[in-house]
Amino acid sequence: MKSRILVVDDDSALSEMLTIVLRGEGFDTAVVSEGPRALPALRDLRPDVVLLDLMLPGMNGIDVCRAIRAESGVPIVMLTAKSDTVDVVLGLESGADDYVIKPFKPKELVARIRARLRRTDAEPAELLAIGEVAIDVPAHQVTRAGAPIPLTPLEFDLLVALARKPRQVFTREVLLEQVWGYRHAADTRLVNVHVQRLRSKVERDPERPEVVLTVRGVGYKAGPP
Amino acid sequence: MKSRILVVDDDSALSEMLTIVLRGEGFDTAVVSEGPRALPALRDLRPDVVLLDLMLPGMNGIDVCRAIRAESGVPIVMLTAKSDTVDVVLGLESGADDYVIKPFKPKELVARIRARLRRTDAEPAELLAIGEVAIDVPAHQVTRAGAPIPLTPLEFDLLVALARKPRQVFTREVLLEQVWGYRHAADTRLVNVHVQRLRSKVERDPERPEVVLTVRGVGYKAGPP
DNA sequence: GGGCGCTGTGCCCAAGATGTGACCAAGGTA
DNA sequence: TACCTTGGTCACATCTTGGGCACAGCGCCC
Repeated sequence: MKSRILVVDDDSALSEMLTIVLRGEGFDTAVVSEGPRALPALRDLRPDVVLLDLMLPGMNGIDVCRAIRAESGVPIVMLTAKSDTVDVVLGLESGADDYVIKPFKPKELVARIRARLRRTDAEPAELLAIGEVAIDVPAHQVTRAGAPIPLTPLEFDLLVALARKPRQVFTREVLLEQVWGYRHAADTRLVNVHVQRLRSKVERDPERPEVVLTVRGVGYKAGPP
Repeated sequence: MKSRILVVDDDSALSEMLTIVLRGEGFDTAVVSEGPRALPALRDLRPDVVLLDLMLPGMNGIDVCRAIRAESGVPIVMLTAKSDTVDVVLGLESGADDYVIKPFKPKELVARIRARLRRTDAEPAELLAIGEVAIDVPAHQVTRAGAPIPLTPLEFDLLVALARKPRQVFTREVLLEQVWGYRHAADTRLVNVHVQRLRSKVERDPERPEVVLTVRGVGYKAGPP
C-alpha cells in the first residue's frame, strides 16, 4: 500500500522537484499551491503525511498548520527557509511534528518522512535526553533547545551509546566494541578524536563539556546530572 | 525479582490506569500524587524506575525531577502532554532520561520501561556508602551530601577497595596488592601518601578522619558506617 | 572525473597523576 | 625524659593521559 503525501507549496519549481523525488521513492503525491485549498484536499485525499512549506502567500504557513491540526492528527512536516529558531519554534507550537530546513538533501527529506510514517503506526519515538540535548533515535536527529544539530553517523551512534546509560562510565575499549564493533581493542585514540568532534558540535562550550564528560583514567560518560 | 516502579502523578484516573497496567506486566508499583512526597518515597522504596508526570501547567514536575536527580541516579521516565513541549522541557535541564508523549498506548509505555530497565539492570548499580560519603561505582562518582568529589583513578580504587569491606582492616601490603597490583610488597609509604591525598579530598576535617581510619601498627580501614 | 564529507592516524603539547625523598609530628616504651 | 617507631606532610621530578591539529585515504554524489 503506497503512502499518500500532500504537498502544500506555492513554489512550483520546488513542488515539482518534490513530486519527482517522492514518486521515485514510491509515494503517491498530490500538490496544492494555495493555503486555503489545503483543508479540502486534506478531507478528500486523507494523506498519511502533509509536507508544508512555511512560505505561502495569502495564508501564513503557520495558520495553515494550525488549521490542519485543528481537524486532523495527520503528521505534518514543515519546510522552513532558514534555521531561524523562531520559525521552528512557532511551527512546532502550531502543531507541526517535524521540520526540514532548506536547502535540504532529498534523501534527508525522504528519511524524515519515512521516520514520521513509521512512528504513527508503530511505537512512539525513542527520545533520550542529556541535559538540554534531545536525541530522537528513530528519526536520527539530535536537537539542542529545538535547534537541530547535524551529526555524522558515527558521532550519532557514539552519542546514543552513551546516552542509553546516562551517568555510567564507558571505557574506550567498550565504546570501540559497542560503536565500532571492534572485537579486540585497537588504538583507543580513535575514541578521543571522535569524542572531541562530537563535543565540538554538541557542547555549548566545548572547553567545558556538559554532555560528554571525561573520567580521567577510565573513559567517558553522558553528562550530569 | 520484580522491578519496582514509582509513579508520581496527580491525575488519579491516569495513575490508576498505570497501576493496573504495570501490575499486570509484573511490576511492583507505588503511587504518590504530590510532588513533595516523591523524595521520601524514593528513599523508602528505592524504585528501579520513576515514572513522572510533568503535570503541566505549573511545571512543578520539573522541580521534582531535579530534586530526584540531585540525590539519585535512578532512571526517570517523563510523561509529557505534547511533542511540542518536549523541547521546552529539555531547555529546563531537568535531568530526565526518557520521555513518553501522551496519549500513549499502554504496551508502548511498558516496552519503554523495560528497555530502560534492561539498560540499567545489565550492571546492577553498585552503591557504597561510608558515613555521608556515597560511592557510585559504575558512574565512578563519589559524593558527599550530594556534592560530587573529584578523585583520581587511584584514589577512587583505593576508596572502593576499603569501602567494599567496611570496618575491616587492610594492611598496606594487601592494599598494594589489591589496588596497585604489586605482587610483592614494595615501599609501603606509597600507601600513606595516597591515603593522605584521599583524605584531603574526602574528609570533612582531614585532621580527624571519619571515612578512612588509621589502625596504628596494622593499616587502614573504612570508617564507621 | 571532481569535489566533498567522513573516518582513521600521527604528532605535539598541556594538564593531571603518580612515585620518591626528606622532614616533621605523635605515640609508645624504657 | 630520651629514644625509637610509625604515620603524616610537603616538595619535586617524572610519567601518563587526554585534547588539538593536520593530513591522508576512501566512498559517495554530483
